[in-house]
Order: sequence, then structure tokens, then C-alpha cells
Amino acid sequence: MAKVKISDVAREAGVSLGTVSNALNHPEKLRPETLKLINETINRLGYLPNQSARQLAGGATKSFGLVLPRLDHGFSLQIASGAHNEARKHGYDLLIANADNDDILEDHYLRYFMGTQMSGVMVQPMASPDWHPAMTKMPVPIVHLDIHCSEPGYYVAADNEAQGRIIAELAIARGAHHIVVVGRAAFMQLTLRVLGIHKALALHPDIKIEVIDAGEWNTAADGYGIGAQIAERPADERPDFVVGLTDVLASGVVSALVDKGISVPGQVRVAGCDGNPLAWSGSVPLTTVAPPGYEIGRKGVQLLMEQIENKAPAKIKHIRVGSAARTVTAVAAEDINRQELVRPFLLERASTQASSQTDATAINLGAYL
Amino acid sequence: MAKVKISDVAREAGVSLGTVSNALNHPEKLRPETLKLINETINRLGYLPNQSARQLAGGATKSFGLVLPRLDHGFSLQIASGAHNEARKHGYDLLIANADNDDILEDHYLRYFMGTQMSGVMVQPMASPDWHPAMTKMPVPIVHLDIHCSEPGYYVAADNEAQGRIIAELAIARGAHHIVVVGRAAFMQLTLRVLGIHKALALHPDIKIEVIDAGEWNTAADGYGIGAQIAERPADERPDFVVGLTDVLASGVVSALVDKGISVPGQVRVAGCDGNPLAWSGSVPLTTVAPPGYEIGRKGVQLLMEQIENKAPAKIKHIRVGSAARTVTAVAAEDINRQELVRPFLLERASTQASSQTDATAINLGAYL
DNA sequence: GCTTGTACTTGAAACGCATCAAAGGGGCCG
DNA sequence: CGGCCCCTTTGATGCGTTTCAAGTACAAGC
Repeated sequence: MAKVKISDVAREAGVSLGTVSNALNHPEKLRPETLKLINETINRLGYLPNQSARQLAGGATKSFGLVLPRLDHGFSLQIASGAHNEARKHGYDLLIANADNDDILEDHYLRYFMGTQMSGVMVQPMASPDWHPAMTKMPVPIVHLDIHCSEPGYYVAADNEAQGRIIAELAIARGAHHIVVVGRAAFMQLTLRVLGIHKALALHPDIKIEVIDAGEWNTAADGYGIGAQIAERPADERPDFVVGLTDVLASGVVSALVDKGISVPGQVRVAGCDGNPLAWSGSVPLTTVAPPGYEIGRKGVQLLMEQIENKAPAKIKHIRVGSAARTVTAVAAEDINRQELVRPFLLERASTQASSQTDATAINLGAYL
Repeated sequence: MAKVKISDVAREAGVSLGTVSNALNHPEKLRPETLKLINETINRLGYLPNQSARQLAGGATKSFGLVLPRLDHGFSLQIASGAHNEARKHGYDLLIANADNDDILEDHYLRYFMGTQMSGVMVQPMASPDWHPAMTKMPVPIVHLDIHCSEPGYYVAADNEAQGRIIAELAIARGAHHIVVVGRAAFMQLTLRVLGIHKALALHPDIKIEVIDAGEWNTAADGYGIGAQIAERPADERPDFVVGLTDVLASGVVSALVDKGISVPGQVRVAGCDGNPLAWSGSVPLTTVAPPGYEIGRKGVQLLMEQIENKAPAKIKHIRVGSAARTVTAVAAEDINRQELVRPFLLERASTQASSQTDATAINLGAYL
């Protein structure tokens, strides 16, 4: 089980140590026979280069780190997917760490990546990174995703506030009088969505609004619990519009309401945020605002590449991806034939996602609205 | 931007290099004042230990690598989640790489992790690892997830065949005459599910079975396309039971059928596999077989720990997680009140997942059946 | 045959850190 | 006051690479 190292290969192949190294990193410098001989020896011996030593000796490797707050959040996955594809396009590896909704872990992995000679690091932070300015002065390019930093630094964010506004305007268009927002707003992004909702509703003081914390995990079960609680209220205290800050939450709410005999969207309308594909397929699609996660991941890597290639000290650079609020609101105000809007969108989205062209916050009108 | 290293900290703090190293790795060996002084200096200078150098000098670090075929597959996420929690419990980090359905990438990341002085590596392989025996003889503990290896090596797998059998038995219990299985069976796991279906149906030669490839990505849009195709068949060539090898696929199929005016489950019943939470919440939950992904990830890490602690050369060790086929079939044969089965299960699952007790393949009976 | 050039190959010097044997310092006992 | 022991700190050594200046061999040109 003793690990075979480069010197073993060299000895076995009868060449020098540096030559084996060249075979690995600059094969064009070697005579074809030598290269072939070395490669055969490598395979025969089962040699695996020690990445740590490579990184130590050679400086940064071509790989990026991505710290995500949670893996089971569809939106984070879209980010990961976009980042992955863009990174591979540039010949970089992407390593992902799950911070598991834990500030300390997030910080831990961040430092870990920083110290691993990664070429760059991306985070989708749980809180504003402003409280931790140390991170922005690191010797490794870093990009914050899905969040706005006031401090200097790179970030690319979706317009979460716009998403909230869109949802609120939908509610207004539907004649809502009492809106309940479900979700733990402890996450910056969700907070901004709530803010957007409040702002849009500022012009409508007659509409009552209520925010209910859904517990730490924002699961379907949490949504179900809150839905059940809403269902049990007397009719006049019951909202006529529920916004799940997350598709999974919204979905859970719908389950509970339906189970308790409340008609959706007859008595209560429900919408979510995230654009989870499962949410808008099935026989009864959920209405949902889809932030352009794929695009955010993509742009994040592009920003990283930019920093690497210019080697310039990170200047302030903010990118804000898509806020098709106007377009979408116009659409929402009309009464759409679901079949015409939803299905093509479902299909179109799947294909644009593959070709990664999508740039705007999109909305999908489902049947619960 | 020059990186500050351990010697800078040592000089600045007026102590020796080894002392700073001790502050990082064996703080208990230092006098509290010294420790405090060093920590302050570290923070003041913004020192970040170079992980590569640490690993090189100190041998393996406490971290595991996990290579997943895809991130947007709910099941893989459950694995990641289980592995993550178990790893953290032992004080290990978990780094995830996305192989993006690509054999070459999978191999690439595998080698990468192997060479990074990871303490252990896990893979959820796309194909049988038997074709690549080199990997099983590596100097790093490795565990294969969700797959059966005939070769010596460690693996922990769900009984995919049993899942297929369960679905098939459900179909039989529902009186199916013509079953269509939707999905790309190129993945080992899906192949096994198909195999299970075939085996269960072997006793029922009167039931017609058909497998339709859903394209490379197994997306909702793929499912929608196939659903549409099914809907357009003349009634007598149309199946009365559709199995999506994936929840997302099944969900897409349902969308298409409903859109085309085919009643579900009136004319066609639909079921999926994976146990995606979104699939079984909403107003119309999807029937789905849930392999114990969380548990697989957990057990995977446990196997890794076992290898590390015993330091024994990897002996053959196979773990097969859950196959509650009998129980479930019995349940399926009856006509269940959805409210009683589905909702409690939804809630219960969410909580057991948190406490990671779930061990068996479970099934959720939805409304499309 | 000698020079110049070309095409490879060599091996020593980092890379930043953990380790560990050894040295230092202080307290206690005799 | 010397000896001993324990607690703390030191710094040289090596981890497995990459890199690069220096070397070798061989061919072509004169």
C-alpha cells in the first residue's frame, strides 16, 4: 500500500525526476518515445501525483472552490451547475462544500479553500459578508454570489428584491387583501424578498401583510405545519394569498391547505420562489419566481477568471443579473391560459438552461393562483 | 497581496516557527499567553495556513471527497447530506465534486481526490466500477455508493432491484396490462430498477412492458416529451401504467398527459422513483419509491472511518441498505387513504431525515395511482 | 574537424508546513 | 547550592512536487 511517487517512476523508467514531471505537465517537451515509456511506467506502477505537493511547488492549481449554504436548495444547485459548466469550459475543476446553514462551517470552508491554493473561491453567503471584511482582503480571488455587498469586492447577485416585488404585484393584481409570507427570513436573500414585498405593498396600505417564520430548515414539512395552522384560523383571519419564500415551503403549504379542505386557489392563492423544476411540472404546477441561478454561477466564474487573468488587485465590481420585473408584471396582470404560458416555458427553460442563455428573472404561472 | 506565511507570524510574534505550528495543531501544548499572542498575530496579519503544505508535511488531512454523477438529482443530494453530517460528526470535512454525467470527469475527480491526501473518497459511480479495477487498489480508502461491485472493495448500496420490484408489484396490484418505463437506463442504478421490474413481471407474461429512453439528462422536459408522445398514441397502444425512473421524469409525464386531456390516474397511472420531497407534497403528490439516500451517505462515511481506524488493508465489505419490499407491497395492495399514509409519511420523513434514523426503502403513495 | 544550434534531459533548489529530538527555563527537593 | 524533573519552546529535517539553469547528445553548416 506504499504510495508510489515520482522518484519511483523515474527510477523504474530509467529517467530523471524532472523528466517525469515534464511528462505530466509539459508533454510537448519530451521525445515521444520517452513520453510513452514514462506513461507506461506510470500506469504499470499506478502512480498518482500528489496534489498537495504539486500545488505547493507549482502555485495555484486550476480549480475553484464553491461554498454553498445548503445542497438541497434548488437554487443553490442551479448556481453550482452554472459555475461547474463555466469552470470546465476554462479547464478548471470545481469543488463544492456544503456549509449546512452554519456560519462557522461556512467560514471554515472558506478558509480551507483559501488555503488550498485554489485559483478562486465563490460563496453564496448566508449573511451579508460585510460583517466579515477580512475575507474580502484575501490573496485569493473571491466572488460573492446571490448577495449584495456594500463593501468593495466582487459579487454577482440576482435581484431578490425584485423577486419579492414581482410576487407582491402578482398578489395585488389578484386582488389580495391579506398576504402571509412563509419562511425564515434569517437568510439575506429571503430578507430581501420580504423587503421587496413590503416595498411593493407600501402603496397599498389596505393590504395586510404577515410574515411567519418556518423554522430553520424551510422544509416541506415546515410549510405543511404553517399551512395547517393557517387552515385552522377563522375565515376572517385567514389570508387570501400565501407566499412561500421557497418552492418547497409553498408546496408544503398547499398540501396542508388542500388536506384541511381549503380550496386552492379558490379560497387561498399560493405562490413560491425559486423556480424548482419539480414545482412547475406535475399536474398542478406551482406559481414561482425563478431567479437566474445558473447564470449567477456562470457569471461568478467569469468574474473569477477576470481577476485571474488581469491579475489586478480586486477592484469593486458588482454584477446584477436580470430583473425582468416589468415584463413579468405585465404578463401577470393578464389572465393567462396556463397551457400556453406554463408548458412552453417549462420546455424552453430546460433547453436554455442547457445552453445557458437565460439571463432574466423569469416567472412561471401555475394553477394555485 | 503577498501571502503571509507561518514564518512571518513567527517573526512578528517573536516566537519560533514550530511554536506557531503548535498553536495551530496542538494548542494544548502552549502556555495560554503564548497562544493568545500568536492568535492575535495571526488575525492581525490575516494569516491563512497553506493547506497544501500542511497536507504534504503532515500526511492526510481530515477530509473526505465525494464524487457525484449529478447535483440536481435529489437522491444524490440525500447521499451528500448523509455523508456530510456523518463526516462532520467525526470532525472531517467533506468536499464534493460534480462529475456531470461524464465518465472521464468522474475518473478525473476521483484521481484528483486520491492525490489530494484525502483521508478517504466516495463515489456514486455511473457505471459499474468493475471496469476500472485500478481504482480499487488505491492507497486511499474508497467506498462505492449506490452500486454493487462484484470485485473486492467496499460499497454500500440501496437495493435498486428491489425498488423496481416494488413498483412493478404496485402496477400488478393496480391491474396494469401495459407498462411503460421512462428513463435512460444507461445508469447502472436505473438499469437495476428496470431489471427488478422485469423480474417481477416474469411471473406475469400477460403484462406488456416497454422501456423508453428519455435522453441524456432525464429532465422534466424529457418526461414531458415522452408523455406527449404517449398521449398521442391510439388508445389501445397506450399504456395504463407509466413508471418514471426518476421523480422529475414522472412529473413531466404527468404534466403532458394532463395537458393532452388524458386523465391521471383515470386512464393512465404514473409512479416515480427517488423520493424527492417536492414530488410528494403539493396538492397532488406523486407516488414514488424512496431509496434511503441519506443512510447510504452515512454508512459510506462509516465504512471510510472503519478503514481509517483499523488501517487494515481493505477487505471485502458490502453493505446493502434497506429493502422493505415485502412490507411496502402489502401496503400497496390495499386501497390506502392518501391522507393517512402520505401526509404523516411526509412529516415523519422530514424529521427522521434530520435525525438520520431512516434505514429502509420507503414508499409514498400519491394520487396518480 | 570544429562551431553553432537544436532538442532533450538532468538535478538541485525552493514551496510552506508538521514533526520531533533536543535545548531551555523554572521550580522543587535534598 | 546542586541535581532532577517537568513544562515549554526551538529549529533542522523532510514531505513530493515544479521549475529552471545547466548539462548532454546529436545534427547541420562551414
